[in-house]
Amino acid sequence: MGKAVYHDIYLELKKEIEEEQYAFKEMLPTEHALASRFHCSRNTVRRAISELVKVGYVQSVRGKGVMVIHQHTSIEFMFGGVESMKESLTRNHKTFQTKVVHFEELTIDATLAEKTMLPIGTEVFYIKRLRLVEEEALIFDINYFDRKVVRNLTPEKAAQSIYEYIEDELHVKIVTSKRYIVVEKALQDDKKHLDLAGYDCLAVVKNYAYDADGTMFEYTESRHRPDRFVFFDSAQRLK
Amino acid sequence: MGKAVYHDIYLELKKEIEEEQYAFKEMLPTEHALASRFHCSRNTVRRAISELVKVGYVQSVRGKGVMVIHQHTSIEFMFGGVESMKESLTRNHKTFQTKVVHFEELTIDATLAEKTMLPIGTEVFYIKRLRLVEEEALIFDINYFDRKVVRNLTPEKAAQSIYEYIEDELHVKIVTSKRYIVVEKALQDDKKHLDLAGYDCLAVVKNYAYDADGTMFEYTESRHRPDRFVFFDSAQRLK
DNA sequence: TGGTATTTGTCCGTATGTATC
DNA sequence: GGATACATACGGACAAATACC
Repeated sequence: MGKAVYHDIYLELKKEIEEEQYAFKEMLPTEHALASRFHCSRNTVRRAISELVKVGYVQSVRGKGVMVIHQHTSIEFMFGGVESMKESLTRNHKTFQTKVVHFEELTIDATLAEKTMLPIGTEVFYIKRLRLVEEEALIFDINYFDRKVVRNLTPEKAAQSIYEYIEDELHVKIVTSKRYIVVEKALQDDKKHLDLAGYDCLAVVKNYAYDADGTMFEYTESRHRPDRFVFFDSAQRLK
Repeated sequence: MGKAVYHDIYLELKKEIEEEQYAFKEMLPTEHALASRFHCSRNTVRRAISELVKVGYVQSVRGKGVMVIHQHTSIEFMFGGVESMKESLTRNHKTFQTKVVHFEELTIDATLAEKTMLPIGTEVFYIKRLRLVEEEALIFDINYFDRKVVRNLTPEKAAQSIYEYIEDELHVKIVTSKRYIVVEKALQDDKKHLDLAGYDCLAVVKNYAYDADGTMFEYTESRHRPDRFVFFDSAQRLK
């Protein structure tokens, strides 16, 4: 069991939906029934359900109930969603590898400041990494980490999950990250590392990460092979 | 005043942040203070704040407070975000126009069923529309509307907001929509209607809309000029 | 058509936990 | 340790939409 009751209930219901104990278009038990099943209050159940709504597993309608709208047939992995790439890949039993192709310390100048939104003069780790899925290079990652926040980073650590290093070893909490998805023309560097399959452009995810103090300490550009890029998102109409 | 108190408070705080009554990295008043200011419970304030978190305006840290992380300098418009295209454009005082270039009734066959996820045999309106911003064609929209749900649609209505027609006139509630963003090679049709500015591909947003009964009644493909496409998204790390 | 039960949505007040300062 | 501030959880009350008889 984790710390939060509502999160455990969320995970349990999510698992049951994925295992098709509840079919597509089937109603979940009423909130009251779930509350008594999990021995908790209705509010706690409601919170779990609202998490399920956010990830597009169910939708709730007042007076009717909560309906399952998850289709197991659909997508296997969705980069950029709530879960990290590693999580979504292990969930789908894909082998996964990271190759560090560049590792350097540099200082943000005017040009880089505009690109990364990091202040001029910031000392950063400048890292380029290739993300391989099933031996195939799918993503070309370019990171800029503030060295004041992410200290003692090494190429070896960069080959592992940098986020785990940041959170577990440095105890820096990544709170918010803002993402922009755009399409860009392929550069020499992209063509060198990725097989672009006849395309002349890439899907680029620009990620700005903030810590608990509100300081932006990371800018990452994930440059995706266009034919393999999928971003999934579920939205509810707010009334 | 709307119906929900928490939503009004959300809108008010959002407005105050946009007007820079709270600066970047500044703390909001405590939840307790906001509760007494708005004459409501702390729960209601918390709900408003959680809406602000979702749109990337603030981040809250236990023991510290709620910090504003919205930068007014940033993006002007973000298609595909929480707000509709019309909303984001009027917010930025852009002129906006829709041109219906194709309007037809047809029946979903095997090929279309795979593409649209609508069942074979479904009778739909098949519509192609051009979205012009400041006289410039930016998006090429291709819609498939289930005629059992969206009845009596006309080219004239299609030139207006179809969603307003669906919700206000037909009283069909769009509850959930699932979106996928991908990159695709440009087709003849795309080149005919959009100025692709030297690119050979587009950003494509595939939208599947569900009504209150859980029936998918719409599939829309929004084909964006790649050089003008931006999708924004804010995520919080769940602990 | 109408009335009643069901079910989700909103809001409140309180208590307790946990992280920060 | 103590004060402050957000996080979680409970239980209750009423509103609003839906379903059913």
